[in-house]
Amino acid sequence: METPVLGLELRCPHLFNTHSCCSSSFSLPAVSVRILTAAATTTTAYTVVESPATVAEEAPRSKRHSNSYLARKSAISEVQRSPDFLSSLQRLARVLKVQDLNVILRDFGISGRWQDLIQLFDWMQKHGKISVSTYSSCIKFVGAKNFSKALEIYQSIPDESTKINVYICNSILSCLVKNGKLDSCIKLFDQMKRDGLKPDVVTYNTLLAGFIKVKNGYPKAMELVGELPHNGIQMDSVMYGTVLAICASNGRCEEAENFIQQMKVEGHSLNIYHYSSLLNSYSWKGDYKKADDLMTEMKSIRLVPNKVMMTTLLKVYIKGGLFDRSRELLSELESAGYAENEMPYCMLMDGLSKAGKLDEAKSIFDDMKGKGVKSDGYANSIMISALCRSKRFEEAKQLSRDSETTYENCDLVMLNTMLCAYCRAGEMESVMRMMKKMDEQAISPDYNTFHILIKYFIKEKLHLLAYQTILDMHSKGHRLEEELCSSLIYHLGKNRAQLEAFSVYNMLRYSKRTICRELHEKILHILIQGNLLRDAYVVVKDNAKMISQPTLKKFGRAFMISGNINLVNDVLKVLHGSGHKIDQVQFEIAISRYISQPDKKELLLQLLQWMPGQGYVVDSSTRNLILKNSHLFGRLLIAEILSKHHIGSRTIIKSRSEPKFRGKR
DNA sequence: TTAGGGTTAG
Repeated sequence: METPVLGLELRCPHLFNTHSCCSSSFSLPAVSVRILTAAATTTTAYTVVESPATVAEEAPRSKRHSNSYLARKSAISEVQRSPDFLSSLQRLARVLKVQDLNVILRDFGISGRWQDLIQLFDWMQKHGKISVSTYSSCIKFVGAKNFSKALEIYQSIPDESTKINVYICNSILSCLVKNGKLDSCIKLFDQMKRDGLKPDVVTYNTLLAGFIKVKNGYPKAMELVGELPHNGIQMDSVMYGTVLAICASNGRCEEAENFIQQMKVEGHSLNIYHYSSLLNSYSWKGDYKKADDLMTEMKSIRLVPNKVMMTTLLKVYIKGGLFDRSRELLSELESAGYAENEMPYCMLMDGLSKAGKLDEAKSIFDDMKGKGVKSDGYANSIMISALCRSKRFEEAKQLSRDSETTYENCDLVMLNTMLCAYCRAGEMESVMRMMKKMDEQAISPDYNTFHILIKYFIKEKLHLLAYQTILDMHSKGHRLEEELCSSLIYHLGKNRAQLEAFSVYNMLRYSKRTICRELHEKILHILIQGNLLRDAYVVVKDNAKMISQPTLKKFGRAFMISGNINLVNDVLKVLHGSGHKIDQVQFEIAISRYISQPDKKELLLQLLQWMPGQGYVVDSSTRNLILKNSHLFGRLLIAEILSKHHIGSRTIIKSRSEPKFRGKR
């Protein structure tokens, strides 16, 4: 399945292969644990409602420490703490109510006990101790790691009315959005509506949140906002926050301003989220003037800018090219304790280097390193890219080497950056080392990796390797870029790898609606040169109108000389049909070939019969040739057909010489 | 009683 490249394998394991990685066990990589822990901390507000502590608070109101309450409370903590919770569960089954089990379930979710969570859920299902909250919580926690398992749980709900419960639906829709499955999410939402779901403000907000990071998400989000009145839903402060974020991430600052205005009219008060998004919408054009006004307004209502806000302001200043103020603001972030990681430094370095101020970027980089700021290696990546952009490949290569030793575990972007540096510096050995590293760490190459490698292989004149890599890239479903393909097609053609060139052409042609017209012409020359005339015919047939007359002529002649004789008439018809004027030489060659192969008699007769109707006649030398061989084809028939050519030629001469009389008759 | 919102480098 894998295509070997450079003797190594570019492993591309399953992008979404959730079956193999998580269906049986929930062993989590460190990153996921961090994400889940972070997610869990935000949910404590909801979970306290059912936590034992709350039970303790609520219980005294009705009955002070009733026996049953105390029994349930201790049963909950016993199950939570038990090394073999299932057996404790069995023992305490009679004491625990469904809501107690839900408390335990959420506790497992928060503390990352995935295996236990699933086992508990199965147990609850088996014993019929299950409620809407069980499904909702379970889907939320399971979905954070494994959306297909969450979907499975949702699909397994036996009761149709539970399946359209708004809490459960919100939970599963949210899990799809968080997993970047927006399309599936919208489809499921539509299905739920057909099944009878009455979406609420949370449902809509969940879907809208999916459009924040989506390219061109704005119009689609607005479509959804348009649905709100039909469902009797009014936008609340949270939804305004989401919509503003969508505006900001799509560079729609005017629309964001309008929404802010609408909020004010409706009497909503603005919070830090609303201001943050509006500020972010100004970062697109680096509109620092508006950003400064906004900061003033915000402070006037006693909202204190937080880390996010100040970082976003830094982004506005950088985009606006205000580098001195950016440096000042970075110092402010430092003293506020908001620059403890590399991110703001990275932003400034990147901005400076893209503005051609590489040395200033480098000084920020050195400064950051000197201060011992926590870094995951992104800052190094930015510097490497910046050095490459300025064609300082030796320095880029050196920094890549340093990065390799400093950061053992690199992510794909860092690996790509280093790979690019080594490729540009022409370090074949290091290129191979990077690929090996990717392979060992089971990091799948992405579009950029393939692109970098193919460009490099072309540069190093390893054209067949470049070809293999583009095949690999295509088979992994990556989009092919026309310019890269075109360059490879050219080089393959030049090196007499015409079939490979044609294969690249076809991959591009069938994965894109339109390709530039010169490419058809280019591949046609290559195919003609390789005498791959049948393939050339396919290209002409599909794209004749985009190919120049001289190239069509070249193709026609080549085909008449050595193309498949059975296709000669078809080729002539296609050429004529495209508006190309077939010259006498082509007819002469075709006819001589037919004469040399009398078993193709029918084809010759067909051609001769076709010609006069299209305004073609044989010239005198060809005519003589035919007459000389007419015994092979039937003298009478030939004489009859040629007489039509004779009339045809007179008509043609007449029409050429007397056009002015034609209209007057 | 369960669900929803902001910024970020390559």
